Amino acid sequence: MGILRLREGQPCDLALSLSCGQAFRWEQRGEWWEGVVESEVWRLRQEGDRIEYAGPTARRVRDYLALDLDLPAIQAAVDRDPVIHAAIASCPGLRILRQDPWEILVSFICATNTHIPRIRQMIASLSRCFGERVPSPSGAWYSFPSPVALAVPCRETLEECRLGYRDRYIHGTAARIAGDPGLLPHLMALPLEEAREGLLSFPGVGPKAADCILLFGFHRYEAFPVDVWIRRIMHRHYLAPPPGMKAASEKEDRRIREFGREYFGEWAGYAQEYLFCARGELLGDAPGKGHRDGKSRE
DNA sequence: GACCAGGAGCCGC
DNA sequence: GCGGCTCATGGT
Repeated sequence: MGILRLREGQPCDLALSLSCGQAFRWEQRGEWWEGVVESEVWRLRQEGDRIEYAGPTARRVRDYLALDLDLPAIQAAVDRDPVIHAAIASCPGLRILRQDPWEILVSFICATNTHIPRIRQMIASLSRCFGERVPSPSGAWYSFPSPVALAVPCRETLEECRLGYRDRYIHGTAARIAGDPGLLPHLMALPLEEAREGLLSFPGVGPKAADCILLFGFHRYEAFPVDVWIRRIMHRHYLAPPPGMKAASEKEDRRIREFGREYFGEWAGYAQEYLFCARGELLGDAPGKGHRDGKSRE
């Protein structure tokens, strides 16, 4: 339990950062945010430049929120045009969290072809079924399950988590890491493209998931994940889809990713995250939470 | 009740 | 290597 103060000129929007779709285990209860980080229940709340915490140490909170990074400098580095400028302006305190690679790997295998609320459900369900109970004054929490716990002998036992076709991918990936615990740390130490290739070798991990894992789990900020929203935003504001080419294809997504990295530079992942979080307004929807695309073409 | 979602694997050409 | 199809599921 304690309070830390944000340094002058170093903003952090706790609620936005925890809820924008990079982490899936945080729940808002009153003015507190509660979640499990590395088998510990954390409670956080923010009031202006004060962040109150219960559970972790101040050092852990600062690391998780990446408060050591100079956010205004990062924003300045990617602020190259009016579009990204508006995106930054609409979520100025957004920070990319430093999360556990294993949890992120599983989370973004779950994230294929579904909505963010469903990802949250799947992760909660996996934790409840296969994690360990963590005592907390505010009710039952469960740790995120280990690779060994998810490499259960028969994957049919995963079915109760309602992962759909993803259960065999989770099972296969968990079995591989359970059998080689040094694999993720090894991949993290590799150059970006080699780490990416390594991630692509896991079942259920394709180009988009690999980039999300690099960005959110490996803390590689030049990764530029391309999902349906980023594809639409980039097509509308940055590079028109080539005539005759299908707007949604792996080849086209690769073109977008390479453009994004080149254009935004070493902090391209941050730029991607601002664009993603501002997707509603960038795609011309009513400002706020709605993300309906209103039949807009990609 | 369609349509869509922070896609990926597989198969045929 | 590229295009098309299929894959469970639930939110909107």
